[in-house]
Amino acid sequence: MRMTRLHAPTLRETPKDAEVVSHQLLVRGGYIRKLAAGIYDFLPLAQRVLHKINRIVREEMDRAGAQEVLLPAVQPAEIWQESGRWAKYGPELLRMKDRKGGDFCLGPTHEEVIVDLVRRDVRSWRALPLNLYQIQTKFRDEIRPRAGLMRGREFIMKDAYSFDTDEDAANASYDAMFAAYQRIFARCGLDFRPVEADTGAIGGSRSHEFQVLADSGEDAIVSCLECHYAANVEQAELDAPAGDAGAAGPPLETVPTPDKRTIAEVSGFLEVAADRFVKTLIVDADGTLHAVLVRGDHELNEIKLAKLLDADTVHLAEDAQVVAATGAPVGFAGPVGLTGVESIIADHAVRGLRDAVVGANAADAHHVHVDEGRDFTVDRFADLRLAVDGDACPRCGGRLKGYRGIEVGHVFFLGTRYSEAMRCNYLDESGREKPMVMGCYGIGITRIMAAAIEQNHDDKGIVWPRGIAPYQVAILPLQMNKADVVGAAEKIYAQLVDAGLEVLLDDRNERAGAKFADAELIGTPLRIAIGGRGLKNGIVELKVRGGEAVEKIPLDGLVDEIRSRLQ
RNA sequence: CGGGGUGUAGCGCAGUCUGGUAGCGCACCAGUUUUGGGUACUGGUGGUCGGAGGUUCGAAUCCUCUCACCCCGACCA
Repeated sequence: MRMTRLHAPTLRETPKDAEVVSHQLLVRGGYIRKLAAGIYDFLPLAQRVLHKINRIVREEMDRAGAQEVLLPAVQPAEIWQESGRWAKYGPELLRMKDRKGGDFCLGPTHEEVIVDLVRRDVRSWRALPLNLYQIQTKFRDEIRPRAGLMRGREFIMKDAYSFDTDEDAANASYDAMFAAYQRIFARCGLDFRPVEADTGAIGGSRSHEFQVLADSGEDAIVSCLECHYAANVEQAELDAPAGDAGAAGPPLETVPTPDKRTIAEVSGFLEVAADRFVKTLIVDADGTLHAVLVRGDHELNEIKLAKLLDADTVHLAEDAQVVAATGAPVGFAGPVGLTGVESIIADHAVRGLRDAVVGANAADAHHVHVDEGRDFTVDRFADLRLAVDGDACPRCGGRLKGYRGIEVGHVFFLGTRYSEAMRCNYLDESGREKPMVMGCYGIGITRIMAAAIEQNHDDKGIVWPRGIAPYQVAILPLQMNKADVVGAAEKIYAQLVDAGLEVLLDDRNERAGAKFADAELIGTPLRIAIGGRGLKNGIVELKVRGGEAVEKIPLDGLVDEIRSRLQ
């Protein structure tokens, strides 16, 4: 492709609405433009990258035995009502009516559609296992889209659904997808981790996320330094610490803490470390208030709490509810003498805590020298907090290290949740009707593009992994007024194109600096610079994007050299 | 939805406080120049100042309403 023909409007300045580096570089490099919040145009360079990613995904999915289909983006409400999710999904599901007043939605995911498809035509155990996938635009009306392609409202996703006769077979399907995902993300040039994950709204019992390690990632994960265990902090199980309560502390006292509400404020004011605090959170679980205690330096994991209470929704209580339950303004709640809640639940780390600091259930006051068991009692202890750097590994006892991650893929073992709700049954060998056992598997295609940039860039621009770069080589004739330079560039361009390579020829009448800058911004893996000086000696200059060295390469055998560099 | 912020040319911004009929840089077009790290100069195209209503002789500027977008939080691929 010639740069004079390529529609890739590059910008010198960073658009002010782009915060994360992938968003900035995609806009500056002429890859994407924004149409509305979380909704983007994909320009030719981006489309090429997406094609590359899609091709890798298709190859690996096909190889794993899955078959590609294409399902409708517009879906009738009936199937969502059947699965129960029309009521449950909430405002993230973009709903609409057709001219006759019928309810429809834009698909945020396709369990309902695929189950409807399979249940109609698959009746026999002989047809299983079956794994169908598609690459398609999804729509989720996010509360807050952000970070460019990282969290869009409209995005491209590969979703796959497996159907099996029983749990063992379904687990084999899950394992096959898990292995395919490892190959896919590796081929995309990503540094990633599969981590154990919560099953969330989709439901099910077994789940892994594939997290690309990046400081800008939205997800927090922990990974064991000793063994292979890795998990989302929401999921990571934390064992109860050995219960050595120790000797009783001094008697309880009440101290004034004027206008000091947060742990950090009170900790600084009383000069007591945060891990000697008990944080008392008043939570609303399906309309019932509970007090939840976690150590001052820990954070409540609402997912674990919701599971413990078997609640559909768990959230921090409104200010007025807190005042009614504790008799004090927000910031001064504590477990001592607390009666305004259904129960007091505590994280394991609160068990046996001595000489602690808690809110006094009165404005501007805290209790100090508080002992759990002596000064307050807990109705039940459980694992309720988010894992943090330094926690013990639940598998081997080693130390967990914290990372930030971008979730590019997620695999779920669904079981029979959808197949039972929607009567997706088959006849087994003895003629009995049974629900199919399902799994579902997603990959954020557009998110991979952003994640790859988050992980591979420098101050000049994108440094594409080889496997997904829009073009493999950029040719820069540095002096457009010199016929020999232009001629050599054209000749090399023709040779490389003939050799089947993806080449960008910068035939614009720009000065060398502008060409270097744009080539680095766009991020092609290889760059060939052609100048009059080198040509006299029969050489051109080769630079690997992301590397330091500029190599002088003879014109003779250049094509073979380039080809070998791209291996 | 709560908190904070921004809307003036494709991009980045000034002008708003103190009303007088819109400007700068980049990009784009024409020409000259330059040609190994965003060359220089000249000329030029392009704007219902987010929208509606109001105040006023006169509104980008003041008032009211509204919309969009960004960031933080609660939600999720």
